[in-house]
Amino acid sequence: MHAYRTHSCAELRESDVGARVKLSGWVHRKRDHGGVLFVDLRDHYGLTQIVAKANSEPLAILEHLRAESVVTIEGEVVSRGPEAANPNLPTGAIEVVADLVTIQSAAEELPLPVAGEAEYPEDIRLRYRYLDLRRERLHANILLRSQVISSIRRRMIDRGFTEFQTPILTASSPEGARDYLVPSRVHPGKFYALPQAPQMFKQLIMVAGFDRYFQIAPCFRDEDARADRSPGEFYQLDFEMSFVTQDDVFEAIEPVLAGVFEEFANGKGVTPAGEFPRIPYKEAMLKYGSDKPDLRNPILISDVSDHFRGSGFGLFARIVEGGDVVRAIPAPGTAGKSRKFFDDMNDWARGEGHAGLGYITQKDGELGGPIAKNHGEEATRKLVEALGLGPDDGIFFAAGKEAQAAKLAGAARTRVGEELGLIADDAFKFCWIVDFPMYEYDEEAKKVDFSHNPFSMPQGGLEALEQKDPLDILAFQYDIVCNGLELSSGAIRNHRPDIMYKAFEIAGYTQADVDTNFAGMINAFKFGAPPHGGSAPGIDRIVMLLAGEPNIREVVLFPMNQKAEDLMMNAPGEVTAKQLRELHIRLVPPSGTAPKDPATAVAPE
RNA sequence: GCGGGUGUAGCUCAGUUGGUUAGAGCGCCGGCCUGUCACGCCGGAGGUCGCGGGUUCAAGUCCCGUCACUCGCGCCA
Repeated sequence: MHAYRTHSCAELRESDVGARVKLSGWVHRKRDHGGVLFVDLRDHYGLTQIVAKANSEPLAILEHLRAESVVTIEGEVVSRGPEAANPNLPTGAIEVVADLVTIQSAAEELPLPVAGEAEYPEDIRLRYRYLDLRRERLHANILLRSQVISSIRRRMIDRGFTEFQTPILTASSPEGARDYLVPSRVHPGKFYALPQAPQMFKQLIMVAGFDRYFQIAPCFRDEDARADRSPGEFYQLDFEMSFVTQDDVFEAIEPVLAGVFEEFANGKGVTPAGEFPRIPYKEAMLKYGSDKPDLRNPILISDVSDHFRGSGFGLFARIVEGGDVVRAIPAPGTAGKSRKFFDDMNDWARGEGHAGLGYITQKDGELGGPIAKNHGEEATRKLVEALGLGPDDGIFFAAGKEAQAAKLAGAARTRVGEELGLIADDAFKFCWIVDFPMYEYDEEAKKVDFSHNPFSMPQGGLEALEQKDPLDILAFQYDIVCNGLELSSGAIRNHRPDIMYKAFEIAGYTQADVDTNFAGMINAFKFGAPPHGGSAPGIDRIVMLLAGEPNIREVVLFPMNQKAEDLMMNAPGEVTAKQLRELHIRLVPPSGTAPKDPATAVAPE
């Protein structure tokens, strides 16, 4: 007989009755009746009930064993009979009568219980991640993650993509997020950077003639965390294709995403491949107030600036006449809502740092609210009609500078949708956001800068760069969005050195700047580069959506906390003076702090 | 860097207007129990009320500061 087990804890059935078996696993729960004792034995696969009979040696051992201890049980499979069977367990028809118990590892008292579904503090969960991972929900999430990745790989390979690995130690890039740096021992004062994405490598793979590449790629960015953004590191389905237009990229990836979602959506609706709506950036900002709209939310924002020209509501009239905008957010079916509902929304907007959120109420067509009063009955009715609203629909207003008003309107749209329960959670709704602007005006630096990826091909090519107002130039740059979550951004790349130099020139960089900072890529483009493009959907976010988890930590095996610390492994940690010396590094502790470990005190170099 | 929320037993939480010895459930320890499956019953241990300062006759409760966790803003080509 095998040293540890003949079966898993999910395997035994009525048909195994009479068999002599060996099971190993964790003591999930224990029910001690004195004369008889039950143990739910758990492993990766499931639960099996173990019985220890009166006056037996197994009973004497198990009696004093704590939950989560690891044991090996040998015994006979017996039927529980109709009375004692547990229909909630796949193995519920049988139990194993233990006649031999070996303690493999006794558990101390637990900092967090494994059985049950209670919630626990985040830091304890992270410090004892291996215990948290034993729990059903997290265990299932991580398994789902593996299955999703496996499905993605299969689908990409089936569509003719080839998986390659790109370097982890690479060069720092002046663009983009903050880099994680790794000091070089061999080259004093020089550093590697961990890749923020394999961006340049995947483009070079296209130049190398490989045509269709993908990778489940680790990416590293030293930026602060969010609920949907891990600090430090995350994974992307990075892919790139040669000789393609934007449409070809969409056609290639939509079936992969739709397919994976359909496979794991548990019957929820998924936007079918080939039918992902394409929404221009400008339209998205107007109608949804966001470049990552949640299409499950039926509310659409409208620009109603013209309605307030010369209006009796002076505040909005002045805003519009000053060249700014007023946006309307319908609040359908709010006739029954109290004054407090509307005022709370206004308070919320002010709390978010906005001037406020005006509103008009309707009940059976009867108008209410200060804006309606001042704007005038007739003009307000016209507005309501223009928006196509019913007699019980209210309206919120976001007014001010266009970008700010759009942002507030978008946040209000989401909040109204949530408050009114308008967001159906039984669907995954995809869309593309397309036609991003190539450049934007950087108010702080007082100059034109890239608004997204500087390597994107401008729409209209060199001609557009030479002739158009930079702020009017669009790029072949696109995002894929699902349920309000940005899954990825991508682009048709700029593979022409002449267009590249010109594009950078507009953003204030010289040809020498480009040659220095992007040497590898710009040189490669001088020796025959195919037109190419791609994208990189975030794996963690895909799993998050499919697992229905609101926080990305719930789908990562060993996540860091919000401050980018690994509480289990104690990273980041201090290192020895010897290590620092080898790396030619001398620490300058922030003023007011003393190093905890004398080894990290200023290194004598 | 900034703003919001939370912090009371190992864990989940209650704790009134500031007022006697800070409670409950789970877990833990001891005892009882031969059919449970969130087993049950009896008993017990366990507290720097995050930390520091202040107001007060009196602070878990009020004020100030600070720390931890978290959500958001900034940031994220």
